[in-house]
Amino acid sequence: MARIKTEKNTTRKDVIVSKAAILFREKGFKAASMRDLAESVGVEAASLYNHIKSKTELLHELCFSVANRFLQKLDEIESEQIPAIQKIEKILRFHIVEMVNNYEEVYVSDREWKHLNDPYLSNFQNQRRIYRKRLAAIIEAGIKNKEIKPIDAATAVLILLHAISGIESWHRSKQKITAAALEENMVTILVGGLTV
Amino acid sequence: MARIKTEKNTTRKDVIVSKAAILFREKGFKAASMRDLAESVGVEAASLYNHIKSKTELLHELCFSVANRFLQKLDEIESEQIPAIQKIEKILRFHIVEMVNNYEEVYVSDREWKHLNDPYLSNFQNQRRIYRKRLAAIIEAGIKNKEIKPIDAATAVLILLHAISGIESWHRSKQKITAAALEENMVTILVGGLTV
DNA sequence: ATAAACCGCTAACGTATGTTAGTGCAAATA
DNA sequence: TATTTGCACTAACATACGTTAGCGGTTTAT
Repeated sequence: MARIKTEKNTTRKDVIVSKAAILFREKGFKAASMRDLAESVGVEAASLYNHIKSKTELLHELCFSVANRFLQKLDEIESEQIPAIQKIEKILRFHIVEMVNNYEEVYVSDREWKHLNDPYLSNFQNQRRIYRKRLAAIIEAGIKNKEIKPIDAATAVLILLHAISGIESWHRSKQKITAAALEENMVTILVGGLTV
Repeated sequence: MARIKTEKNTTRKDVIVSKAAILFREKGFKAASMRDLAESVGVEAASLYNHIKSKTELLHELCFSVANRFLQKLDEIESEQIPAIQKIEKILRFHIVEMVNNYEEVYVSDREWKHLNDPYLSNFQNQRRIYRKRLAAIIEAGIKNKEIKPIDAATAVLILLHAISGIESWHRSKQKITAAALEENMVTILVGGLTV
């Protein structure tokens, strides 16, 4: 009857959530079973329910913790007094670093949120829509200032965000360039593509 | 006992496959049940098996038909005698048009291939890897010719392909710009980002 | 030391799933 | 017209799933 091992400042629930992130990323939310998760935690499936309410709760936890991190960072960057294109670059770099360092969670939040249930689902979709609108607003400001090419801002946002999610492929690839090189390459192409 | 309605030159299986594409896109492969599919086709679940071998067969069908279209187009473009950057632009435009016009299939092929079984799975992964290598080779040729910025080719490929998959968001968005405008915006940003 | 909270276990539940068997009508073929 | 094939149906199956109930040991707090 071995307990779930925790490290300092992490609850048993935290352990479960982060194992869930790995599993949900590998197999997808629906295809990952609670029995799979239990095995990867080293416990019987039923035991998980001493720590969590449901499978979907794990998904909430993941999706909203990621979303909150991004929203907070956006607040911070928005309020800085720098050119729009520099704001975009900062946001881009933040996304890249998050995707590199917290791969599993960010990936799951990005790809598996469809399986949330209402009211979490609508909530999450709302946050996402607003986040994109705020990015688009920064880009539009940059266009007005002639820092950024006169393009459709929403399209630019879509390209930025999805390009970042491509870091998934980088994670999987055998001969990886370094994370720093990846970041510079992405900034070169994307910021370069936007700049007048 | 109403039969599945077919149009000229389409089998009943074709009807099922394309309804499956819609469903797999909406819910994901695992979450979409054969009973869901049956309902959307207008028939009982068991009846589907008069036309298909299994649920996974539907996924094969979708993934490989899309993959084949892309490979064929790449063959065609590779053999043209034009600058590398123009090849990349042509490929990019083809991807965009495919994503706009055959949204459901392309999306499913892109996001749900993980649920293929071997040997189809390894096969598909191989094709994908090779496809990317060929794109990277074009980009590297362009870098040698000083048409394209000296960046990591694999990273550029990853950005291109994932940016395109962002068209998903365009499909869902309420106030869409036209498909043509979308295409021009994407080419502006991405080709612009690559070009010296 | 004693009580309380924690937590992992076994067993089992109800439900949803992919799929098969077998029946009989309707369409295509001869 | 007679026969074969195509195809949708009902019924059912085995399995996998998320989750609950309840037991008993272990850790923590008093």
